[in-house]
Amino acid sequence: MTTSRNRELAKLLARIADMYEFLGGDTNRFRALAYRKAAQVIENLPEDIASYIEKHDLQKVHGIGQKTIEKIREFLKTGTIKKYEELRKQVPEALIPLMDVPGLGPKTLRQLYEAFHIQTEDDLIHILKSGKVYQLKGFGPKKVQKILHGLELRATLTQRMLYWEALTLARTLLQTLQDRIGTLIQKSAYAGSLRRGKETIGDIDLLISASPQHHTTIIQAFTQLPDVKEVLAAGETKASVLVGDNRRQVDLRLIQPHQWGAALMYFTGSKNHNVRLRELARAHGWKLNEYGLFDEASNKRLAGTTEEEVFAQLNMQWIPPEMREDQGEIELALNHQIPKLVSIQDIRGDMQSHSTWSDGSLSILEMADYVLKHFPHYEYLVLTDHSQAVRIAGGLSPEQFRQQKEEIQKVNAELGRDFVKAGAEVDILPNGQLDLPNELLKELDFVIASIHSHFQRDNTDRIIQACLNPYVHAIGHPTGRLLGTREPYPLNMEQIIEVCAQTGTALEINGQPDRMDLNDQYARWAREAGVPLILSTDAHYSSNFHYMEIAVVIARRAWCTPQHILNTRPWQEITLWKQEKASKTQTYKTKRHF
DNA sequence: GCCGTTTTCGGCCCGACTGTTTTCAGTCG
Repeated sequence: MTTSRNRELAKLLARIADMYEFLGGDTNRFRALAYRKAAQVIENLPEDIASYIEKHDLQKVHGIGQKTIEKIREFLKTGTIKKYEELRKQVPEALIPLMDVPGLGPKTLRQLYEAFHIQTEDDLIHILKSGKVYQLKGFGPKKVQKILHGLELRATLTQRMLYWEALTLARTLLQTLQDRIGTLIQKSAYAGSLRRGKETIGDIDLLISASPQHHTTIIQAFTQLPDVKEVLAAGETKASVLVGDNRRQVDLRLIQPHQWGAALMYFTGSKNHNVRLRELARAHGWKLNEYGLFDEASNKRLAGTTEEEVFAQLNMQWIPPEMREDQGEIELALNHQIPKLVSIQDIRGDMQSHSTWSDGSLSILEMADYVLKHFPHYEYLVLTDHSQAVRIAGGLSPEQFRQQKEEIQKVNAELGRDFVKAGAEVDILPNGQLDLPNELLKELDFVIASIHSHFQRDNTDRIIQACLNPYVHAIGHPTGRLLGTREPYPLNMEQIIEVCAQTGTALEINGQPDRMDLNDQYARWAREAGVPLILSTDAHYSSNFHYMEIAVVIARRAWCTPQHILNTRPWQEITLWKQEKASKTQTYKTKRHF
């Protein structure tokens, strides 16, 4: 992936920040802040860092200055940064990762280093257990225990959750609280990176508004929830617990009803987005915190009850949480140009699903019944069983696809409407050929082409060949990644998006929790290039149809409106679109002499 | 190190919790 270099650079800059923080002092503290901000910005850039340097696009980016640009140049040329190498000589390197240990920060680490010359994690544990640390100012038994415990926790705490795991956990916890003490709760919500829809979530932030007299009771109820394994902190307005066998961290923050909007904004972030908002507030002589927007001089409260109110006071439109990443949304909101993002209500049908004909668990009728019951506004369901090459999934031969079409017609007759569409997820073979003949493909209602083998090699050409088929309507799970288990196969996504735009081929946003493929960044590129997107669940079980929520969140993070998404259209329009796609592909092939 | 609708110098977002203190420093988000 093109962004791996961005990650490497971001890591290096973050390390520099760590080292400056360790060295301490006011100047270094702010240097550390600056480096950390630059690292975050670079990690979230949609394109490879080198292309920004070439185009001189970095000057405009908030948080990156001239000095950092020079250091990036140096990194691109030599693979490292001199400043980093210098700092490494002043700071014992093994100590730096220890700053991630909960309860252990740069100041404490520095204190221990100066007093006992510790060099490694083992030195640290030894000193903490020896009792010598109590000579130092600020060290008592509880603090020592806390750090030792933090060292144990570190391994499990660094694991991140998939979006879907976090979402279901957050909803369960909120529902349980609602059931137990609902009468005390005025409003509740999840905030943080979960509300922004990031693909992995570090910890879950919950927010509850209630009258202050109930706060203690609510904190108690929260720390006593059934799955709570450990209480990390519990005060009057906030508490932090570890939940479930995976010991996921969940933070709860209690606020008063009139603070709801300001608090929700504050805890939704992102951090960089919030900092920008507070800077805007300051420019007006105001102060923005989790309690509201205030006039600095008079302390008069200007807004805070709802998010809309706070944004309005700042002369901005309300910004959807999925956009709050400081990637241009603040400027859009100031100019009142925030797009109306796609929502699940705009979706007229699921574009990829599997039945018992291949590797799904439900019959076609069962699928249709479930979907119509839970998504009554859907107008169609595209059935896309695997093709023969995918043996392990029981892929169908052309003959079997024809038989399946007959069953679909029976089911539709029973439903009294043309609800189920006969599609296929046709395998793209290693040589780029498709696993089904064109005679069959052109009879089908919708054709998704996907790769299910040879993940190691560069698959750009394979996908491009599939796009050149007039009867292929979309590319399924385009990068093939499985979060936490499989890297995306090597691809030139820029080139693929270009060919998709030229041939009119759509790209899928697959909503399976461990796929989320395309991801938000690629989906954004596709949208910008005018490539249509389809949102689908790739359902193999009835519960999977709800993954549409995931696909929608990715599309929203890519700033997509309904018009960017093919399956927000009625089927009749999709039929017309398919004809367009076929002729566009023919034109492109003629032009390029394929 | 970054940044500018008070600034090219002098600020830099803000508050809760904990453990140690007896008014505060460090950590965290």
